[in-house]
Amino acid sequence: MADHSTRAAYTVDSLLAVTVRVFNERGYDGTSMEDLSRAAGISKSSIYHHVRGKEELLRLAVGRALDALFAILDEPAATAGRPADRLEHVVRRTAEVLLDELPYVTLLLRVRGNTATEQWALERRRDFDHRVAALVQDAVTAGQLRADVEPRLATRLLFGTVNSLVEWYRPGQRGAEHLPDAVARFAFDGLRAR
Amino acid sequence: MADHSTRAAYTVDSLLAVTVRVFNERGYDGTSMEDLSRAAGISKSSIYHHVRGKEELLRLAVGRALDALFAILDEPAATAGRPADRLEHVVRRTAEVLLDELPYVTLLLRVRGNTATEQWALERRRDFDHRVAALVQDAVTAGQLRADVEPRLATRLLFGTVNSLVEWYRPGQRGAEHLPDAVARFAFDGLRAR
DNA sequence: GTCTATATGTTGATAGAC
DNA sequence: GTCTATCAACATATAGAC
Repeated sequence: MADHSTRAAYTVDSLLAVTVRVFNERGYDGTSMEDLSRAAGISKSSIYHHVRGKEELLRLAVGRALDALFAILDEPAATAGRPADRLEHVVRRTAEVLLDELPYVTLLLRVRGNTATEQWALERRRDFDHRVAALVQDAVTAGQLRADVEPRLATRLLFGTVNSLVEWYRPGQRGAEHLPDAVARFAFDGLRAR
Repeated sequence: MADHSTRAAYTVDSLLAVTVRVFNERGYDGTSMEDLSRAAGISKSSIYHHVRGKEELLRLAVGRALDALFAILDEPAATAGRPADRLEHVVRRTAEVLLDELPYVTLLLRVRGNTATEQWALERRRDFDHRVAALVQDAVTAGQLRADVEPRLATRLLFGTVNSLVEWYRPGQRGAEHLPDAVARFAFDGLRAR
């Protein structure tokens, strides 16, 4: 073996996993390179061997989340069928991806726009939202969603509901496999008893 | 007149209004006292004349949001009547308060927990959530909400939906007066056409 | 109530050895 | 691939004049 210690050397990916955890705990701006070095167990300058700086770590993390979300829109069930069914598929899958890639999506949803990287992330998020809004519009036009629903508002409330999972879900929590279904039922059928 | 310039002197409240706007634009950690001084048009040390420091500005801002939210729970319509009606009232009023006190509530919802002040804010938020969760439980027990709804999950999705308004609503936006109603319909009746 | 000047600590990033 | 040592810039906060 060629390694000089007991712990395997970091790769960009394994360093990213540690980084994203700390970013989510303390916030991106509230996290110093010193915080990251302590959490990773290596020195600050060692981090700079893997990445150009703090902002690159953010870019890699939110890029991973965005790629996973956009992939949903290309799935067969999102591109063919009744508009309402396609929309419901996207909502369920968005919730699933959010849970699968929880720390990365959490970080994405907290990005504010201070730096160029953050603005790029916000732009891609808006693009994703617009593509879902078009799906909502189609479903309303087809008479499959309530007629009094304003498509843009409905899209925003949908994402508000789905995205709020990052506020409280913690990995391994009981009943995770039923969450995407519960979210879809909430959004499409509501809480009220009939 | 006793003032020495054209602009009225700052009070804690008027300084807070400027501060909260900047905190929401750049994030609390991303905002420096220099940023605040530039936005307020006075020097850094003048800010310290009004408050002890940056963290006190945060405490005053989120305290205002929390007081407004807790006041809802004491309103007559929240303390008497059918559980489902009381819950629906709280949801509508939470949306209203959120829109009325938008910058303060926005800041509250973004608090992470790095400092003692932030932990205090998170604790009061949890307390508010628990009191609403009890209302949801009552409504489920009374058979007024779907039986397959887990009360804690329902509460979280409710707040996720309402709180998401801060992500996109901007003051003066068209149709604001219908928003609390639209949110309540979404949450209780869902999007699907019947 | 506001200012200029400054103290004191922390930050992101680099140099260069091993 | 990791380290120690260091830097310039920027942070929060204070002192003291007007």
